[in-house]
Amino acid sequence: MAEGGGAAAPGGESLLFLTDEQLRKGIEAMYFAYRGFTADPDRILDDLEYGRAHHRAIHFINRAPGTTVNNLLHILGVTKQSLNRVLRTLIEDGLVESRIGARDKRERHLYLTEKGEALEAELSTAQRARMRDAFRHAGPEAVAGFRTVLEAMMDPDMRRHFNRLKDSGA
Amino acid sequence: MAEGGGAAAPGGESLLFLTDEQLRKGIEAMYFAYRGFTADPDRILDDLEYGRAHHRAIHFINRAPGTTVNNLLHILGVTKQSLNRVLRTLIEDGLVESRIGARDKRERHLYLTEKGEALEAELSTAQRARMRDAFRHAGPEAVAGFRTVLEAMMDPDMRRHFNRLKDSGA
DNA sequence: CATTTTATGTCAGCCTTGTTGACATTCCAA
DNA sequence: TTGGAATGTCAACAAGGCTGACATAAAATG
Repeated sequence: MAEGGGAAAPGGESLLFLTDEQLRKGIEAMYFAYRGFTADPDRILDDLEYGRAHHRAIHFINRAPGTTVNNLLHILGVTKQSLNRVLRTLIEDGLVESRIGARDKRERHLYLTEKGEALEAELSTAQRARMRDAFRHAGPEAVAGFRTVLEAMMDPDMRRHFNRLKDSGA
Repeated sequence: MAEGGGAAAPGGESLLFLTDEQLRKGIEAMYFAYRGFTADPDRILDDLEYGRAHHRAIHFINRAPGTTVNNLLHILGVTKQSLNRVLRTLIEDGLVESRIGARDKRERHLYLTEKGEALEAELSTAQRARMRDAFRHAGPEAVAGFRTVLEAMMDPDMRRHFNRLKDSGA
């Protein structure tokens, strides 16, 4: 609609695939793929008494051990009350340890316990298995494109967080 | 962990990018990108009294006008009670019309009204704008890879629905 | 024709996970 | 010492999932 139907505009390799129809398919692909993306961990979490919110907390604590509550708040984009409810149960159940900051004693630094790491590994293994199959199926070039498009789709703040995690990990 | 660290195994172009670290980055990319993906429609929906569930219903009714409740149920993967709550408000508000089936009078066929189409267009325009920017930024080859990986990530049932919509649209 | 199955709607109640608002505590910093 | 930042907690609420039970109409099947 906004683009018109034009394709072979001179000098524009970039117009060919941007019809509304192509974009709609991209939108639907995101929707259906995300469902698959979360399906395996969700099944595991259902058996325990945890939800997706617990998974997210566990994931990012594992990726950035010692992160503060405030930092996690920004990464997850939820309210402290919402996160606190999740963290409380994880701490009570002995999956997460909350250590008072050494320099700034107001801060709480979060770590996974062995039990927490065990659950993280279980969830992560399931989710990585699907990602690995998809990556294998699609091939290296497709994977590079996948990553490029996803990164371009993020809000700038989230891209910042994403790249921080990227650097620390590699 | 499951893969080992090996890279240049002979004959395997497919092992190079499948380290756990690469897979974790793929997982995080999906998470952060999906947040961006839903952010713009969510902002619009907040102002009205609708949520993401309404958006999904509107989207797929628009894509497959005349679809039955049952079909929508399968596509969205929710219970009829959950969908019904959403559909009821959309029908009451005059965004969706429910017509009794001609051949099978038990079925309800769903259509967007003009008002419904207007909201669909507003939501879709916002979401497509982000998708378009991301696609432009990434380039055609990246977009192809994006689509390939996402399709490989879907559950088979969802891939079926995805491809049906694809065919009918093109 | 009688019965069963299917498609849909609806009521009630529960859970997770998000929200806002209010308030307490701790402690760094000016 | 006072202000503000980081954190925690209580309460109330809403969206949107879920299950179970039940009603109705119509199709399908015996």
